Amino acid sequence: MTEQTSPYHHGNLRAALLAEAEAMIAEGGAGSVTMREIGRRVGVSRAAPYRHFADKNSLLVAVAAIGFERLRDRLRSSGAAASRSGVERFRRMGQEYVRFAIDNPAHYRLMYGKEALARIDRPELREVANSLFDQLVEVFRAHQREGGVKRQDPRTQAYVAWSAVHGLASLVIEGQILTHVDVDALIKQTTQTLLDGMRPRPRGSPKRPKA
Amino acid sequence: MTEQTSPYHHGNLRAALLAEAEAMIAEGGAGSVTMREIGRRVGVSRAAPYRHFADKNSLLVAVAAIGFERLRDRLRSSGAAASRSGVERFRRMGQEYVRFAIDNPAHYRLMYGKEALARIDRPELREVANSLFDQLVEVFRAHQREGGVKRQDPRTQAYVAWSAVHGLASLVIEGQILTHVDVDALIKQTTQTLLDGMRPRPRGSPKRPKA
DNA sequence: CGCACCGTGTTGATCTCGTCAACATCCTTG
DNA sequence: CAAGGATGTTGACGAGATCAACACGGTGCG
Repeated sequence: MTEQTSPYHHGNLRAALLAEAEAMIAEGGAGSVTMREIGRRVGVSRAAPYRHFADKNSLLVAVAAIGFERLRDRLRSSGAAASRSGVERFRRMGQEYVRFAIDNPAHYRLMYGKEALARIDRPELREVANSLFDQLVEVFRAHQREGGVKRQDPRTQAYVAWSAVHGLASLVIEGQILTHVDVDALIKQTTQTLLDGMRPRPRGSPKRPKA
Repeated sequence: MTEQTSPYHHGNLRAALLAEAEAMIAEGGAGSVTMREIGRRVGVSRAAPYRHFADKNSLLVAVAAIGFERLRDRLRSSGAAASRSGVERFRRMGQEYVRFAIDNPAHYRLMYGKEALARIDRPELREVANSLFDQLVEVFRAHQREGGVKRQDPRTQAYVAWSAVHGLASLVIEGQILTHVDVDALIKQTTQTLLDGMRPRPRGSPKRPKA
C-alpha cells in the first residue's frame, strides 16, 4: 500500500478529494476551494477531480451532505447519552447543535448556504437534512408523551426549535453577536425559553396576563 | 438631463452600480454578480466600477449595508404602526422581519453571509447591523416596563428573539422548510413561543413541572 | 497469451473573471 | 486658458472552471 512512486492511478481519489475539500473549507472557507488547488494538494492534475464529480458544485454538495450526516450523528449520540429527562436531553441537543456550528463554521455555512451550492435542488442534501429534522421531531413527540411540552403538531415545534438553534448558530458564526457575550449562556437561555414557551398550560390559559 | 448621446461621464455611476447590483442579486443571487456584467448593464466599461468601489467585495458590502438599513427601517415603521400593545408590536416586527427575508432572499443571504463578503470585518456593516439589534433591545426594554416579559438583561432577550426570527427566515429562504408548510403560522408560533417563554412567572416559579 | 475496452489521469485550449496600468476626457479652479 | 483631479476606456495578466483528445493500467474474452 505504500505507493511512493506516485502510481498513475491514485487508488481512492474520490475520498481523498472530499477530505481535502473539507480541510480547505475549514482553513479558508468554501470560497477558497478550487478544483485546481484540490488536485494540487492531493497530487493529481487539475482535471482529475472531474472523473469523480461532475463539477465543483457537486463536490461541494457532497461535502455539505457529509456535514449533515455528521451533525445528525452527533446530535443522535448526544441525545442518547443524555440523562433520561426529556428536558435535559433537549437542552443537550441544542447545545451540541450550536457547538457543531461553532466548531465547523465554514462547513456549517456551506450546509445551509444555497448560494454556495448553486440554486439547484439537490435531493441528496434535502434527504439528509430531513433525516436531521425527523430526529428533532421524534424528540418532541417523546417529550409530549412525558408531558414536558404542549400537545400540538410536533413538526411545528421542531421547526420553531430548529429555527432558534440554527439562528443562534448562524448569528454566532457570522460574527453578529458581540464577542464578549457568553455564548453558552445564550444557548441555555434559548433552550430554556423554548421549553418554557412550549410548556403545557396548567388549566385555564389566560392568553394575556393583564395589560 | 436627457443624455442620449452617452456622455463620457455617467453622472451618477455609483448609485447606478448599486442599483444594478441589487437587481442582479435579486435575479440570480450574489453569485451571479460580476463587475463586468454590472458595467455592461449600466453602459460603462468593465473597469469603471473600480472608480467607485475598491473591489467587488466592497460593492457587495455596500449593497448588504443598504439591505440592513432597509430592514431596520421596515421594522421601525412596522413597530411604530402597530397597536400600542407591546405584544402585538413584537409579533408584528417578527412577521415583518421574516417577510423581508422572504421578499428579498438573495439580498438577505448576502447581508448575513460572511462567506459572500470575504471574511474581513467591515465596520460599516457591523454598525448598521447593530443599529438593527439596538432597536430590538429597545422593544424588549419597553416590553419589560409593561410587564409583558421577564425582567432580565434585555440584550439577552433580544439575542434569543433575533436568533429565532433569523433562523426561521434563513431556513425558509434556504428551502429547508417543506413548501406545504404555512409559513405565516410558523411565524406566529415562533413569536408566541418566545413571548410565552419570556413571560414573567406569577410568583414562586417551579423550575420543573414535576417529572 | 494478446488485445479490445473501460475507468482514471494527463495536458492543451477556451472562455469568464477580477484587477492593475497607461492613456483619454471632462470639469473645476486659479 | 492651462493645471489637476475625477471619472472612463482599452490592453494585459493571472486564476479558475471546464471540455476535448490522448495516455495508462487492469480485466475479461477468444
